[in-house]
Amino acid sequence: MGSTSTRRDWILHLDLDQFIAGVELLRHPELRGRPVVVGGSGDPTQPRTVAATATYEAREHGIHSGTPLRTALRRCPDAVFLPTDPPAYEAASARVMAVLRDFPVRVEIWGWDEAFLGATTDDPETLAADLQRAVHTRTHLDCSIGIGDNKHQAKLASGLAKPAGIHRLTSDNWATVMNERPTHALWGIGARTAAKLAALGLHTVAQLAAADPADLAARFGPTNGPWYRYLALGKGEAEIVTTPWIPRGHSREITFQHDLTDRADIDHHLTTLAEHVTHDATTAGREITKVTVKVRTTPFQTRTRQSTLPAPTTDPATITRTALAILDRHDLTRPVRLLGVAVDYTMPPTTR
DNA sequence: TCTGGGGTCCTAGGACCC
DNA sequence: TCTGGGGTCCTAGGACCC
Repeated sequence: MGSTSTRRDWILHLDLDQFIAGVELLRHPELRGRPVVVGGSGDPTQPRTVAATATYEAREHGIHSGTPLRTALRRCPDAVFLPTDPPAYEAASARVMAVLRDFPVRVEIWGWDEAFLGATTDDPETLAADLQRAVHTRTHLDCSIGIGDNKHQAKLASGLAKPAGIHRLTSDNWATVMNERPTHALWGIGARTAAKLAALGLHTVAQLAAADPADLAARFGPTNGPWYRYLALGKGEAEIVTTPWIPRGHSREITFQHDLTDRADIDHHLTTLAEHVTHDATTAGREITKVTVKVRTTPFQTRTRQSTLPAPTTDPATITRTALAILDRHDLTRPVRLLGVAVDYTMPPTTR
């Protein structure tokens, strides 16, 4: 078997199907088959709260991740609403990743429900099927697996494989599968960029692949422009990095159910956020180099102001004082809907 | 559809220095 | 004296992703 196949390197992308909903249905098996919406504290009457995810049954009612819970309730009064439980998702994710590490593959974790795998084999489909079976047996969660020559191809392939399937997208079938799809189908081209490309007459992947890199650079910048064409050609990063990701920064933000107008109130909430972020940084053993304060006012206008610190610090009083000083540079004449504090971390030398 | 929270990277313009 | 360039840092915002 496999006498005509070549043993070579592959990139696999594993994507857990409906991860959050899947974890919740394991805890609440009686809800299987019902429309379930997960988000916020699980109270669908709360304003300014959106769905983190929705089961397929809920999606049939037009409920998706990002749908306001109050809208979801209106569209499907029979839906079950559950609060989000990040520690539970963290734990389930760790169990899945442990399964992957038992295979002879290099594992690069991409968030709770995704991982890229580097494998050397003559039969990636069999490997993928073995992975799916092991994940299901040990965690009762389903996943889709994409097979490619690089991360971009593998990522798109796992999307094509859903639900619970396996799909191979390599340079051999790239043009056949992708050429007539819209540029938005590429990983890294969103609605805004797709619209700008369309304005240049570039609607499909094939059209983008044939575009002049210099024209793209002039329109989108020296890095992004040529990169878009690169994506359209099916190229991408193929290196699996197994060392843990080192975060560049950290942030906390809060949308208030009722707008803040009292300055003392605003100061108080900003102080709490700053203390929270500093505590997170200290827990992670990181130093802070820059502070950004984000303010969203009515009508949904978002502004940021930032300050680079004279020296890296972990001192809560310094961060709080800096955040309050930055807040002074914001226009606070309109009611405040959201406050956020973000910090940049010192990066250790020679990191990627 | 009255619009969350947490990330990453890129760009453009200005300041400042040589 | 009308006027160089390059390099780096900083800031604000845009875009994308899950």
